[in-house]
Amino acid sequence: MNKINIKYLAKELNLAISTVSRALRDSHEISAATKAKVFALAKELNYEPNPNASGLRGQKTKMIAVVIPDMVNDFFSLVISGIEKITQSKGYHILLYFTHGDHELEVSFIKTLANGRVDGVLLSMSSENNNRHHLGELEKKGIPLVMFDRVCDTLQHVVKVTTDNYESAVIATRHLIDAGCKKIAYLQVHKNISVGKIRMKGYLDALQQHSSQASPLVLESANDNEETFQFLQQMLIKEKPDGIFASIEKLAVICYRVCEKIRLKIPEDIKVISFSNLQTASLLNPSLTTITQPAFDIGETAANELFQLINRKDKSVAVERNVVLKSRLIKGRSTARN
Amino acid sequence: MNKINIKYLAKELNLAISTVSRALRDSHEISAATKAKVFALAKELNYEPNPNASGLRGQKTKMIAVVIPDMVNDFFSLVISGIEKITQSKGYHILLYFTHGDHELEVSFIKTLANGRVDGVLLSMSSENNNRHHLGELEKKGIPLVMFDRVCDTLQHVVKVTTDNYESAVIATRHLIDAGCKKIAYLQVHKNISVGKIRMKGYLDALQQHSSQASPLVLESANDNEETFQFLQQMLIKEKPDGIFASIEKLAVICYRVCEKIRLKIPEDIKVISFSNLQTASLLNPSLTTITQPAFDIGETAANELFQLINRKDKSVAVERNVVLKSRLIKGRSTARN
DNA sequence: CTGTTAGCGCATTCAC
DNA sequence: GTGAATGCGCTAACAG
Repeated sequence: MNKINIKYLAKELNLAISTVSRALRDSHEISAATKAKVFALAKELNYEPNPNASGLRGQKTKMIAVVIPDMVNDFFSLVISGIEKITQSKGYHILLYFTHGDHELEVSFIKTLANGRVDGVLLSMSSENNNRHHLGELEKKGIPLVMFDRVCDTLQHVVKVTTDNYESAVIATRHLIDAGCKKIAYLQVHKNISVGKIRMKGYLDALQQHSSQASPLVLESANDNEETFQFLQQMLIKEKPDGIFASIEKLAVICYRVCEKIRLKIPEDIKVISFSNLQTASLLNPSLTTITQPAFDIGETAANELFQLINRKDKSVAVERNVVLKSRLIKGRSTARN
Repeated sequence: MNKINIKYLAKELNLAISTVSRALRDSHEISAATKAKVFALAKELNYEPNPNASGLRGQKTKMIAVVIPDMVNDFFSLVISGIEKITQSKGYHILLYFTHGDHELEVSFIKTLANGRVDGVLLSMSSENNNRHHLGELEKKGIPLVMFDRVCDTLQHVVKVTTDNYESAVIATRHLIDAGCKKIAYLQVHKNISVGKIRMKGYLDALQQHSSQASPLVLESANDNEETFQFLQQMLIKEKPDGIFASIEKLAVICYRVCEKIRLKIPEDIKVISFSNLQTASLLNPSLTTITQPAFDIGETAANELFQLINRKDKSVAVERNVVLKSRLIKGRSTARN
């Protein structure tokens, strides 16, 4: 098993190493004939340049890191698909890291990445309002960073790609109000997620400004699906809302099941709208209206922003930019039974 | 912005480069005092070894590649989560590639990987019964390979991790037969996926051996969900099966919706069992029985197998092993309304 | 216990 | 147009 490197190619062709190197990079100072010979042999032997060597030499790795909390929901799967599309087209490689919501792990990843392992970093934070000192490390080393979805509000001089969580929550709530709902409940995830809070603020503000509803009605999901099911059932029976706004799709699915059990027809008896990335909920019931985040777009956009940073000439000037992508409201059918 | 490398550390501490290097690797031939000094400064300056340099030197990259078709279904998300757990614990990094079912892309990825970019490769094939010449390239370069889920049956001397698709399909079908179903339909994905074929074979064999059902009843899904919905509805009305075996979860969800529309109660009127990775279907209806693939386990197992190959001493002997993981049958509740 | 040296594979500068 | 030499940062063999 002989190692195929430019040295080997050079020896085979009776050329100097540097000549082979230049030929492979299609340098204009190499004759066409020589280039042809080199290319031919390289192809025949399946030569691939050693990435460590060229990385070490050129301070370029052709790799970017993607750091996300995890992959349990389809949102990040879609984001990564978008990232992959761009990365692939640029001839780059993706290094993938999961923080599992652990800030320490995030810090440790970023530190490791800060020494020339990658040309750039795409980050969705493990948790918000944390120490963000570690991100400065990247900047110090001149490694571009783009944050997406779970961004750090207080951090300046960084490119951020997010969605209009507040606005779309307002739109969703207004959608129910405009449809005639007088009592709208908001199904909230129990965790302390800022995205959820922002959405709830949209719900609250829309309610206050556009509805006569006396007070908001918020239900936090329990740890367990079955428990959430029970809570929701109690709430629906006791409070009798005529509109439901679910902050995530899973809650809409549970809600759907409760409605079925207690014989509430959607959308005749109660209207439901939900944030959603996958189409399970709407597949389940085409009458369900969804607010769909452009997850794939977020990935594409974030990756494109990162490559702009990687390729720009003057790295000394910090770039700050906020890209906000719009969610789409996909209306369900007007009757439950198609 | 001064570059922090061992050379810089050495100069600062008035030590030789090699001493610093050894100290950082905690070599036993360095005095405790020196080690302490080196560690202190390294930590202070946030020193991280340059991976290209150590990779080039030691022919180790601390990276593995994961090559999968895509991420659109949750199966591969779960697999990756399992891989990540192991990879993380070994201090390794994951390079992620999507083939999008394109065999040419798979070949191109593997070729690129074959030149020292990674220490090992985890592969789920883009499509089956294809040219597998490119995999020989990895072997030639001594880069270990572990295949999972979509493996190449005809390829010898390779470690493969799969699930018991045939057996679990038999079990699923028998489950319906034992529950008293006399006419069981199989919902098949329209694509030419071998996993789907294997499952159908399990259905057919179980039917033939254990049921008095005159002939099998197979429905292929259409391109479009709504179309599939219509087809399925027609089939249920016309054929009146009392059991449904769905090869993927999405089909079970659609089936569920059809049943609801034409007022068939699950499981009283019709029993449904489905392959599933996520819990959407069973969340939807706790009476649904599912065959759950151990997706996370597949990831863990495949990664563990790969690291065994990476770390073993004698790389000259080819290893062949087939690890088959068992799917779990999760019984739904006996009544639809809880 | 510590220092000197060579070389991993490649790209680039300088010679010719 | 081509060849020879240098160094990217690190590790390991060899000295002392």
